[in-house]
Amino acid sequence: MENIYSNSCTVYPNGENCFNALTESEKKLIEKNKVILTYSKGETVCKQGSFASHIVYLKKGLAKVYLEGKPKNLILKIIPPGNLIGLPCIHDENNIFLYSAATYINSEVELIGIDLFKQLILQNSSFAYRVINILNEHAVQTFGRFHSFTNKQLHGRVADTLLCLAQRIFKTESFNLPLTRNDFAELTGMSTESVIRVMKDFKDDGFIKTDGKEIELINIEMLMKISEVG
Amino acid sequence: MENIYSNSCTVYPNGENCFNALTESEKKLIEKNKVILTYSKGETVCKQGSFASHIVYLKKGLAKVYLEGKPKNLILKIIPPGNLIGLPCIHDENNIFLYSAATYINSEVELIGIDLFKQLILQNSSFAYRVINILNEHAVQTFGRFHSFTNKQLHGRVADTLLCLAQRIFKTESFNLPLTRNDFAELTGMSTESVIRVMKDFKDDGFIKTDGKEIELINIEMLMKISEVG
DNA sequence: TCAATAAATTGACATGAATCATATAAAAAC
DNA sequence: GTTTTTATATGATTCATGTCAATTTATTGA
Repeated sequence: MENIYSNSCTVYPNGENCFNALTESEKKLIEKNKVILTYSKGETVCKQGSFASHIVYLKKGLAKVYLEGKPKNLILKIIPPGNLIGLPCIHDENNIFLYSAATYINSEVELIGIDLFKQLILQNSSFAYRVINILNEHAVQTFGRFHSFTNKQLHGRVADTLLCLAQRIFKTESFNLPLTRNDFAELTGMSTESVIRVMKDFKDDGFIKTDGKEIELINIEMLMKISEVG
Repeated sequence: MENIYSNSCTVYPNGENCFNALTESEKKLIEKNKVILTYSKGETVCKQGSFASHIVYLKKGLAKVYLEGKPKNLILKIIPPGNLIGLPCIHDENNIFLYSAATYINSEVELIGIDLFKQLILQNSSFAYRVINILNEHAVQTFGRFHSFTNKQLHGRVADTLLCLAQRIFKTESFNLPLTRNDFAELTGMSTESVIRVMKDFKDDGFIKTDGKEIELINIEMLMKISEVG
């Protein structure tokens, strides 16, 4: 009986992929027209407000999707491989990137022209249906994150994020986090100092072990409880 | 040059409606199968976590869509007439309402069976495309609200909400708000006392006039500036 | 019409979390 | 290998906003 709104830092990895709904010829069309790019760590993949000529498929790597903000950015989600970036900018006329995206590590992406993408939606309703499914999964994730940010306090948010990283991104309780404490603070929506303090608390209480960027979750039960309570 | 992320309490009223993309016979199919209901003020229209057998079209009235939370709920948006409630619960298998909705005033809704709605998506890709458009408009709104809640402080959020009410809901600078200060506090995500204090500040500064539930925006420019700055 | 309840208001206080200042440790550059 | 820069860590302070308590005003119901 897990809360649909826990683990709010990324979408649930259901393995489903909208491209499976395409016909062979449609798949080939994408293959022919896609552009493959590589990005180094830290590069901007798409820029909020700019013209969105394409949808981005993250093939390898790890990225953050965020709203640009004056004092600080707001990370909407992190993107593990196998996910699309930029779906929400599909809109009748002005296709503008609604958010920015940047890589945490060296990454490989495929660009799919937005006009082609739209065309496929209009000619293949099964594909459209799958796109709707994906958009709704992202909506759940966004709602969960929104809830987490507004109702939970520091310890809850850090616990939530650690669990999400372990369960949804790295799929193991012990992982090497390619983020600075500063990045991690941005991800949890708090100050760097607070992240460090909370991590120290968790360490002192024996809930986690850390060694630089190596993080190991020891007491998952407890972290889940902290994440729930807030 | 307006920020796409201002006025975050409801979606932009673009007049477009996904049902326009339906054929006559499909429209008739909906007409035949829809259920019309009336709700009094304060009633729950849909309940987070319950089985979603239908999509809700708000014909008349005003409603809030919110996540249920332990200490307090989180309002995701308010819904003026002409909008759909429950779109994000369209999902392959488990169609569960992802949020609750309740009316602010007496309202009239039409229920459209979710299986019919799914069927229409699968058989009419133009309809599906329009649904995608709507979902993305809601995504923009959610992002904006998320941003507003996490980056702006009290005065900014109240200004934002007042502007949104005037511009997007009531479409006039002087309106009667059918919400208690408590409701308004919930809508802005702050305590009742804080709402009252901020409103008093705005009143003292001559930015608004209030008389009970009557609210008039006097200095829109200034409110916009406050909303932007946070 | 008056009591009873609910809503609005105001001030005093508590607290979570950011900010600032400073120190240490690690990584990068030369 | 030493300097310079960047990241991590910790304590003191400040600030925004919620909570609590008390009062006034409005609304509802008998």
